Amino acid sequence: MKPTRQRLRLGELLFGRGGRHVTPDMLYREVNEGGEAISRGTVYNTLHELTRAGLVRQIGVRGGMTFFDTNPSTHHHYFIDGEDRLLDLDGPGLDIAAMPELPAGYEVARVDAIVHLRRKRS
Amino acid sequence: MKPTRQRLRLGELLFGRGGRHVTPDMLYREVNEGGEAISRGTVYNTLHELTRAGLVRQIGVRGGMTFFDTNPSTHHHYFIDGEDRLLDLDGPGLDIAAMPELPAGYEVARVDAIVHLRRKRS
DNA sequence: CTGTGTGCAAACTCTTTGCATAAGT
DNA sequence: ACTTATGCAAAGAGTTTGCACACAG
Repeated sequence: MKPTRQRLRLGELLFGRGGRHVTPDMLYREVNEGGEAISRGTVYNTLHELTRAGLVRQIGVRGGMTFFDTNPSTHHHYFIDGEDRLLDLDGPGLDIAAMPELPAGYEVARVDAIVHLRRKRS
Repeated sequence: MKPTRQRLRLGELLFGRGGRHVTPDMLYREVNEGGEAISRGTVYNTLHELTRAGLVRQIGVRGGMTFFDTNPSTHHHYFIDGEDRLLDLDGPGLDIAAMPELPAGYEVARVDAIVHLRRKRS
């Protein structure tokens, strides 16, 4: 994987300042505000390559939105319905006990949990 | 919500024979095999209306696939990576303990957990 | 006749792919 | 040169929306 101009720029945005949760579109807009022109296709391809390399994690949210999380370690998320924001839910607190009867011949690859939040009605 | 021909047909496919997990596209193909022609748009609109009515539940899977589950009660899912199949994970076994520090002003709307499975390497 | 609700075609957005170009050996 | 990898334009899916039509009151 070669360190091209496009990848350096995207890497900078993704990893330059702590953990982030971006959609491909957010990243595309952001990169093109800085004057550098990078096509949507390249943004997608790069995100998928980073995913394959294990540097980034893809998260599916109800409704078909796709986020990429720059923190690939095991943790879960909050999602704020209506604001389209994804937050890390770290620390303990969300415990997932062992699974019951897995279908035969299969093993667990990963557990993704998303806690949907809504603004409290007051 | 009027019981039109289109809705009756879709309802029959969705609820006629136990719980199902369908993508809009699956449902569209299925309905059009039976000779009845229903447009994609109508399939989407109907699924969203059923979701709003609480009869069906939308589930987001990593990678942007969207499933609709005809069982709207609280339960979680297995997803088989590479086969694009979504299965109910019912019974006890997956326990989610109380959340830590929710962001202030928000409350939990729902918890969606997806256990990703892969075929065991033998 | 009027108002409300429906289904679909067309528009739009999101994502993937094929290919011309570039970089490395 | 030849091979492998890259970025992007264009194609392809997937999803939403605006509007003509239908039905009920």
